[in-house]
Amino acid sequence: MKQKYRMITTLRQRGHRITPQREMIIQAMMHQRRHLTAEAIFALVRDQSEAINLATVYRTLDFLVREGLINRTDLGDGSFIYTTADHGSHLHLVCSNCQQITEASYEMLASLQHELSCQYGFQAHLHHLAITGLCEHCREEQGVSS
Amino acid sequence: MKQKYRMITTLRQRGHRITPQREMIIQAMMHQRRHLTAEAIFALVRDQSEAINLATVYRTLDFLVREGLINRTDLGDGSFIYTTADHGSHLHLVCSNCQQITEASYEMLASLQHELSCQYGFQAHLHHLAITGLCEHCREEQGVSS
DNA sequence: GTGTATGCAAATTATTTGCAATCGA
DNA sequence: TCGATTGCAAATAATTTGCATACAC
Repeated sequence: MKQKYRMITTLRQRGHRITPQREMIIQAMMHQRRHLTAEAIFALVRDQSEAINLATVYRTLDFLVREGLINRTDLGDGSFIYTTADHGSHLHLVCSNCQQITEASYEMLASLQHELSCQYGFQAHLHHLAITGLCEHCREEQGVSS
Repeated sequence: MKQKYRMITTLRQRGHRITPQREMIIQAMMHQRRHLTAEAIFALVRDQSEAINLATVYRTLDFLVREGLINRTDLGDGSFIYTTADHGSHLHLVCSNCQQITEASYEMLASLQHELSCQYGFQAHLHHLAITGLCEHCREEQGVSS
């Protein structure tokens, strides 16, 4: 319940204000340490206090992304998830059938990143890329083919 | 101007109706052979005829995707582009600075796809993946660091 | 003729914004 | 104190839907 999160100290050091709303949002994110949608974060915080507004959640998430403390990842269908930046880089595998998200090692992208840089001069931002497909479970269940 | 597109024949064979609207949308897509947004397709068609409605464009694009004749790719910011399926699979490199889209060879993804399948049992759908980053031009212009 | 496809306008969903009130440093 | 931050409600943006009409086959 105290300010045991470095993220809060960091923000304070940078001269930003720590409001109860920001504190609750950060707390919810750090506690879950997962891929959360804005709506999910709102629900989590709402759960512990009425003093929160969805607009504030969006503004705060946007703010934290700008501060580089959290990441925003496009899930591939136009929706987004947020993850704590210190959570490390991950490759999100989104199942188009059951919507479940698996986290794969970021290392898988190393060679791709290198190739894109060499062949196209393109500096890919892959910190939190999401790839759509069929997870192991649904793959077995759905089709035998492929 | 009155070209015969295989796509139209295919649809007819499958028992679907060919309306002037569908014809115009298909024509616009085949003629451009590019990554187009729904809005862009609407503008192109609107340009040659008033007899088109944005809702129809969305419905038709959705229909063509379901029929497997075109692809829809998430650009990474919640917006989408459509490409003709016979255009082949491509890796879209979206510059977060200048918004320009470069198409990279699909082969770059082969090993990634293989690895994901082996290590996670995940069958990735990468036909039209989009990756965000900095293009060669903006990379040079923007920062020396990288 | 029959049922699919379209137009139009209203609904939806997710997110953003204006502005007055509030509150942290 | 005083400007950064919030709440609220209204504004957006992109896409979808209901329903009556139009038209492809």
